Order: sequence, then structure tokens, then C-alpha cells
Amino acid sequence: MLTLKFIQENPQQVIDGLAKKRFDAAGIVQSIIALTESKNQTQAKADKAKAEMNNTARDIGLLLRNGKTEEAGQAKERTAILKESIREMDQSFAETDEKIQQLLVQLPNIPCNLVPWGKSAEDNEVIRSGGSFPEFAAEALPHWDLAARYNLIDFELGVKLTGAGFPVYRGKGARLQRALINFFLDEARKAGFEEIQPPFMVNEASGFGTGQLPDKEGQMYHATLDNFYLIPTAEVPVTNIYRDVILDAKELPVKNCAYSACFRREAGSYGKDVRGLNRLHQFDKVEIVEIAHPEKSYEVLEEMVTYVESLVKKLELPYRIIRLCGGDMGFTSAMTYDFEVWSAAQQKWLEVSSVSNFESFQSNRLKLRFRDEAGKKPQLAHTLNGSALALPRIVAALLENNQTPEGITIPAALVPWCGFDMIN
RNA sequence: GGAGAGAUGGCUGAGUGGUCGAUAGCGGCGGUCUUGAAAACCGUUGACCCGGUGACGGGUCCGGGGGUUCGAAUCCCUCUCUCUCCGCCA
Repeated sequence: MLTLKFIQENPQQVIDGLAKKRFDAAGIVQSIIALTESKNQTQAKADKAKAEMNNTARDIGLLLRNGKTEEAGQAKERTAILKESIREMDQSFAETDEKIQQLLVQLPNIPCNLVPWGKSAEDNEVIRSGGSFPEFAAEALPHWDLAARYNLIDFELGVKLTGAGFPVYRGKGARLQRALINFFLDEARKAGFEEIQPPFMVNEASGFGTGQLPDKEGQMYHATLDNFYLIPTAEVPVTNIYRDVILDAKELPVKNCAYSACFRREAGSYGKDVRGLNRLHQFDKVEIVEIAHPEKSYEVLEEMVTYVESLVKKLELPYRIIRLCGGDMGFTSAMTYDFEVWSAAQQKWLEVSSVSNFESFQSNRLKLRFRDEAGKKPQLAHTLNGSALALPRIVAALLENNQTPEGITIPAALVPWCGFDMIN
């Protein structure tokens, strides 16, 4: 969430910035400023009363020690009124603060200047593309047909065991999953990311920290008996490592990577978008997370994009990198690049990675700060993350694009991790 | 799952109703000494909020929440977590 101070000091910048996300912030900003003013006045009054109370209590202690019981009794009577007014002011303060918090969490992050105007995916900006489109003699088969033909993925069996969107990978299909996970983790390690193996379930506080709660509650699986949530991405546990942490500037940038299974209820999805591997309730992903100095975060973002690009290049997939327009961006992001790979049989681009700079939007809620030098005040760090990469659509594209009459070929870079170069 | 003990500042650890944001040690930072370093010695060292241009002043925070009291780290209730023993077990 945005910081109160920033909104107070730059109300117009907030309103103008959020217009790019097609969000009308004028009313909320105005309310926040008015409420904050009233909250501050209440605090000033309450603090004064509390100071008086503290002094009186101290005096009573001294009087009692000196045996002046009567005077102490008189002082006690005076505190009763004071006490009641403090109670009222504290209550009013808490109520106002609660209102402000409720308004604050409604404000999306402000897009950075580079973000193009636009209202939907059509207005996104293609930054660059690479790889070549495959050509086929016969008609290309979609990955669900190929998965069945080579016995790689059993979607129906997943339905039997759990439900739709929980596929069972088997044989070379399972080995391909494992190979991709290891490939992505090893590449990330070589690029300087520390590997983390996080819990796949998190508590409520972590859900709040990264903003899944309270808004996207319905998108997460919830183990109600213990009040744990299955993670929708490793971003949640990994970023929450740094909740309530003050880092030393020397430690920046922090670079972490993590594999996790990801669980998403995907309530509301239907139709051909969910066919095969296109949209699943459980899937595998390697995530990269960075914590950067505010002055460096956009450099870091570009580095992350370059890194993710190196992965799709090694997998020899036709890809394009897109800068999302304001209208298509997520709530928490200041700038997002999406990576898409071409699905030859479905004849469409599939999103396989989303790399974002959240600036201080996440760290404000997380209370993730750093200290430039000893003695100086801590300030909010910038957080960034990206998929590097999500498996299912990569697998879909690999299967579809590399199909030959003899079988499916494995990109050379992946063969050492797979242990085979052909699925047939 | 049953029984017991505990949660204090970056860490260890005192403090059981009255100037306690909190003794002490370690660590960190600054200095003296040294060619330099170590050792020793001296000083310093939490976060957040409000008011003030500022010096500074005030407030909140001793796991979370609530209560008792003029006054709570200290007493009571409750939740969470940790440890020990027993049970079970990959």
C-alpha cells in the first residue's frame, strides 16, 4: 500500500498516477487527508492528556511514599475524569485510523512513468521478441493430444484423485517436470540467486504481508482447521521472510529464488482457456525475488528481465516481452513485464512469466526496511519478483513447438537435466 | 494427543506494582593508545507516531488482544508460539 506521508504530500500525483490504472482516486485521497488531519488532532490532545496522567500517577506515588495519604486521595479523584476522556479519545483515534487503513488498502500502486496508457491487453507495448516460429508439414497437435499420445500427462486421472486442474504427470512427462525445475533452479543459482525452500502453506499474517489477504481470499485454498493458506506462488513465503526486517544497505540487493508448487482456486475461469495445461489449480514454478535499494530498483528490474529472457532463449522458444499498459497491470505493481511464448498448435501467445517492480508498495505493508548507514533512519526498500519460470505453459509450448513425426525433441540446453533428448 | 515451563531491546540475560524504554554481558558504531591491527580503556547504540524550520518536547511499544489499578514488563483472563517429559510417528 502507498504510504500515508506520500499521499499527504503529493495528493495530485497520486490521483494523476492512478488515472493511468483507470482508477479514480480523488474521493479516497480527499477522505484520507481529511481523516488524517482529524486523527492527528485527536492524537495531539490524547497525548497531552496522557502526559498529564503520567505526571499525576507519578506524583501520587511520591505522596504515598511520604505518607500524605489524603493528598494522594484527592489526586486520585482528579484522574477519573482524565481517564475517561483518554478512553474516548483513544477510541476515536482507533476508529479514524481504521477508516484510513480501509481506504489506504483500496488504492493501487502508482504506475511508473514508463508505463503506457491503455485500458486492456491490446494496449500493451511489445518491447522485443525472439526465437522463430516452427513450421509443420502436417497440422500441429495441441499439447493435450500429444500428452495423451506419449502418455506424459493424465488429466482424467487427476480428476479421479482430486479434481479438474490437478493433472498427473507420468513417465517422461514427470521427468520433464523435474528436469525443468532443476534447470531453472540451477540457472538461477548461477545468476547469483540464493535458493530457498519455503513452506507451501502460510499463516494469515503472511497472506496479509504480500497482499493476498484480505482481497484475494477466495483465490487461495484455505486449510480452515489450522487457518493456513496454500501458497499461490513462492513469492508469498519468500517475500514474507523479510516482513518486519531492517536490512543493512550493504546486504542489498537481496536475491532469492525458490521452487514451489503453486495452488490457485482460479474461481471464475472456464472454457478453452482452462484446457490442458493452460490454467491449473496446482502447478510448479520457480520464482525469483529481489529486494533492492530504491535508487537501483529499475536497474534490477531490467536485469531480471534479461535473466528471464536468457531462459526462454535457452529453451529455444519463440517469445515476446511485453510492457503492460496501465489498465492491464496488477493492483500492487509499479511496472510489469510479461513474457509470452508462442503455442504453435493453439496459435496463441501463452504468458509464462510476469516480472514486476513493486517499489515500496509491498514493503510498506511488510515493514521491510533498510538502513543506509548506522544511526540513520531506516527507509522502505523496494521489492521485485518474477517467474523464472512457470512450468505448465512452458511444457505446453515445448511439446507443441517441438513435435516431429518421430516424436518430440528436447532443446539441447535441457538434455543434461532430462537425461533424454526425444519423447517418442 | 496428555502434563509442565517459558516468551524482555541485534543476541544472551536481569527485573515480580511506582521516574523502567528497562541492570549487565556480547555484538555494532565513534574515539584514545598503536606504523597498522588485536587487546585494553572511554563514549555511544531500539522502533513507531504527534507537535516544531530546528534544538527539542510529548506519546506508544517488554509475544498478540483484553482486564484490574491513580500507576503494569511485573497481577488477572485469553490467544499464539517455543521448550521439556510422556504418547504416536515419516
